[in-house]
Amino acid sequence: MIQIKSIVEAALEDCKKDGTLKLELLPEVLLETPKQADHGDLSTNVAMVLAKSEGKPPRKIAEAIVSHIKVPSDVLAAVSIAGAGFINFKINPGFALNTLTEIFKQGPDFGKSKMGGGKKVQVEFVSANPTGPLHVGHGRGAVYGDALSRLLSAAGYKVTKEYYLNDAGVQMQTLGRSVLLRMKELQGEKVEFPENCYQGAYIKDIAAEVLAKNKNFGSEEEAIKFCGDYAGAKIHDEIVADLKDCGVTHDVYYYESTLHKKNLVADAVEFLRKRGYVEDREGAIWFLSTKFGDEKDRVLKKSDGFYTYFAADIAYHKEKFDRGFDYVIDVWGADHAGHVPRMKAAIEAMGHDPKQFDAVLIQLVNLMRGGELISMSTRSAQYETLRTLLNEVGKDVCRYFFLMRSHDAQLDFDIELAKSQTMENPVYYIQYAHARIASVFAKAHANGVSLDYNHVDLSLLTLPEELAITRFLGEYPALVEEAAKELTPHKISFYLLELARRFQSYYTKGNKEPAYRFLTDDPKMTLAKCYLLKNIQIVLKNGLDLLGLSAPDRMDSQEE
RNA sequence: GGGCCCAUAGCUCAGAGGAUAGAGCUCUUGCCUUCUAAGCAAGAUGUCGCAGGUUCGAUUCCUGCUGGGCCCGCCA
Repeated sequence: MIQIKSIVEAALEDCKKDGTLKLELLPEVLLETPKQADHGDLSTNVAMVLAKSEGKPPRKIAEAIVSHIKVPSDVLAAVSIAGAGFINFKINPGFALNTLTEIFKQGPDFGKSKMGGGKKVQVEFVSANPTGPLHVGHGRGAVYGDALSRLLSAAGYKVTKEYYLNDAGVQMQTLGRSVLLRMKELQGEKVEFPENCYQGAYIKDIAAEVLAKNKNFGSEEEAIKFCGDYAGAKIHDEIVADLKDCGVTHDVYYYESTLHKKNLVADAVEFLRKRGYVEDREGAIWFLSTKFGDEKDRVLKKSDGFYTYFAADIAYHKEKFDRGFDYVIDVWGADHAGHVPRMKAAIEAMGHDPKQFDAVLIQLVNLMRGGELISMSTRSAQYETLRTLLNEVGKDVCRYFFLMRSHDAQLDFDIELAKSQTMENPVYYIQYAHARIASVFAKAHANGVSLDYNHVDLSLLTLPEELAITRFLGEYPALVEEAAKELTPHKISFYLLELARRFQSYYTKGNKEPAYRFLTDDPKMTLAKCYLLKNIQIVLKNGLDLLGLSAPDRMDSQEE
């Protein structure tokens, strides 16, 4: 791929030198794999891009370029001009097959790149308040953030996964009060349970636990504080456990209370004031976010003397950059969309390049069962917890479903489909491909075939599917870079599905056509076929790893 | 009312400034003495929401409209 690109670039240089083309500035040569296989292995549209600046028809330009390319060569088998001015390349099979050597050599590192140049990236995700269990929406954000982190690491960034823990302020008090009230209820007291208190059944369980401790509180305030702290810690532990069962972990838990203790919130406000973006008005302190395109200014410190959540968040983001991150990504639920402009404004006001910050919005999840929407009302809270979902469908399925859609499209998560073992549930299909390959190796081993990949004759791989799959494998590293750049891990899901599909089709042909069987009477042929399989397996495994999915060597039937 | 996201096959969704717009499900028909049938092959379906604009070329980019979702507090 890179070789082809430089061949075209060299041809362009030559055109310029001998005056065939003006080429005031050299265009970027973009290569793509044509959808139509008979168009060639690779194609470029440079000639069409140049049509305007050169003032010549695209086909004429294409002819000029092609006349400066040497064919056939080690790399190229043929070059042709087609359509409006596409230049199509046929790659020498022998050259294309070198991809396999490359994949095999790199193994688990195949697909990794240095694109990120070791830049420090922080991905902040989940950051759910410790006031109740995670729901499926959190789950989607969690799995997305985790997969994105893996993706960025693979692309050469140094990634820190962080969870911002909102352990200060009103809500912890509300949590404490909720628990205390339930305790009183359990002691037979008749209490009015306010609507703004946490309604979930888990509050009652915690209340019972606290009661069992037989604590004596000096004051109601002290009781609320204790209950809030106790419940917060307990709920947070459960959140961490839920995440872990989802394969999601964080490197850093950052506590909001730390910001207050270190006076960082006040510092951040003063920092902004010094830069001229803060004003005192109506007894409150305001951030002039409208200077950066926000629709209105935002309060940092309320007239009651307390800082807003936003002020703390600014302090937190200041802290992120102070800690030396080059690039900060926040993964938020779509309901926080309105917060993006003000956060961007704050980042800019603090003197950072807005390009160093991205807020990714995760659209909501509709939980379904057999085509029926499960109501998201608070009453049915237990149906929408991540925990129940995990218990019902398992980690891999759960992760894959969250990662098989673009994050900015709403997701229908049908539990019945997720439990099925058909193509409606592609995670099994992909894992099956990996397992099938393992199974072939096991069979080879049982037959006493030794697979020494040091001396493989690649020229034995001549079937069209073998060349096509090899080419497809070769696209994987560019895909990883693209997905990392675009923050779109779902592209990996689609790639894996396509790879699995190509493999399954190739595999099944062996049922009918001996030429397609892997384990043959000819040891050299067997070795070459298995080498290809090994490489397919490596890429499947690497991709599954990126998504945090297991790559099993066998599929254990889940039939009852 | 304003902002953000979405609109592509009957359903769930990919795709992308370029060649004949894809996949799965569904429906029909075949394929297990062979390396796992959680599989494969073949066949069907499209006004890429509507209207303009930019472009050699738009389903893709821009504007407006329509429909659906989310948001719009000195809450967190």
